[in-house]
Amino acid sequence: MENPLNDLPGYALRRAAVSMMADLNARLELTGIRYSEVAVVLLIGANPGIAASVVGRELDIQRANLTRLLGRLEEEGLLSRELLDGKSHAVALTPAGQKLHERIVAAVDEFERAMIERVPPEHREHLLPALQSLWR
Amino acid sequence: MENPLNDLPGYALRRAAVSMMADLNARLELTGIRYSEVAVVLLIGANPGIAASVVGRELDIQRANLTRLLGRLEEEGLLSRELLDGKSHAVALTPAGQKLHERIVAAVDEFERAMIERVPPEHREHLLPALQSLWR
DNA sequence: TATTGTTATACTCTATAACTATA
DNA sequence: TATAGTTATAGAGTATAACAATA
Repeated sequence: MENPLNDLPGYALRRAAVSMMADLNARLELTGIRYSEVAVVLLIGANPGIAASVVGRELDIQRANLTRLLGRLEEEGLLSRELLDGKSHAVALTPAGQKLHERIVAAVDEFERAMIERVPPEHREHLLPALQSLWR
Repeated sequence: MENPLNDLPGYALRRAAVSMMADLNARLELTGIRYSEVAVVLLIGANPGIAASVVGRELDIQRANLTRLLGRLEEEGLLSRELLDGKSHAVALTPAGQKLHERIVAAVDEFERAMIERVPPEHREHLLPALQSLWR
């Protein structure tokens, strides 16, 4: 069978992302959060009191979507929001959120290690800079 | 600001995929098809008469989703389905589908070239094998 | 008994529009 | 006037379950 997709980096990129995000979701299943929320939790965990608007800009998450995402985390008691100046909100992890943060960091570490171990050694150091050049 | 996502290949993979698929969709806008359909059109274009079930297996598309996708292409007059043996269907591009196929090939070629050109030269040859190792 | 195809459905992720309120 | 946040909505992509029919 002819497969014209075989040597297309763009197709490989999509397949790799779908596969790896499914892997990450499986690893996160016990934490109750999804891969789309991981970046937010990690960024807030590392920057307590960061403005929600800054989180959105840093991670390129639309305001409307970030509002819902933060609302879910707050409902679950993982996150607190405080008014900064009547308009902006400072966000931080609650104690429960910090405990979850630890488990997420561990799961992400394992995920990242497993992912990079799938890559043949001679290509490993090239993966991160190559990927970052595609969106940064 | 601390950004713990900065050196995570998994995060970079997701951001790169989202960004590149948006780029591809923009390039495909005039063709009326979406990036998720490109692989199907390319595979069928290269293998006229291929069984639908083989397309699904080759591209890892669920039967239920492939049925709808092929139905859309057929409705638009781009694709024909013929019974192979009372159970399987042979799929092929119609003349209109073949004309679209040409335009898609051109758009994908441009997309792939633009994508690889974003990658610093010293990393380029590593990208495809690295990505393929993540899902193949 | 395994495979193919179909229908219906649900969930995640992302995007857009419209609105309020504050800097 | 630009920014921050909210609500509602829509669409794309993917996944699952149940079913009928055929190999």
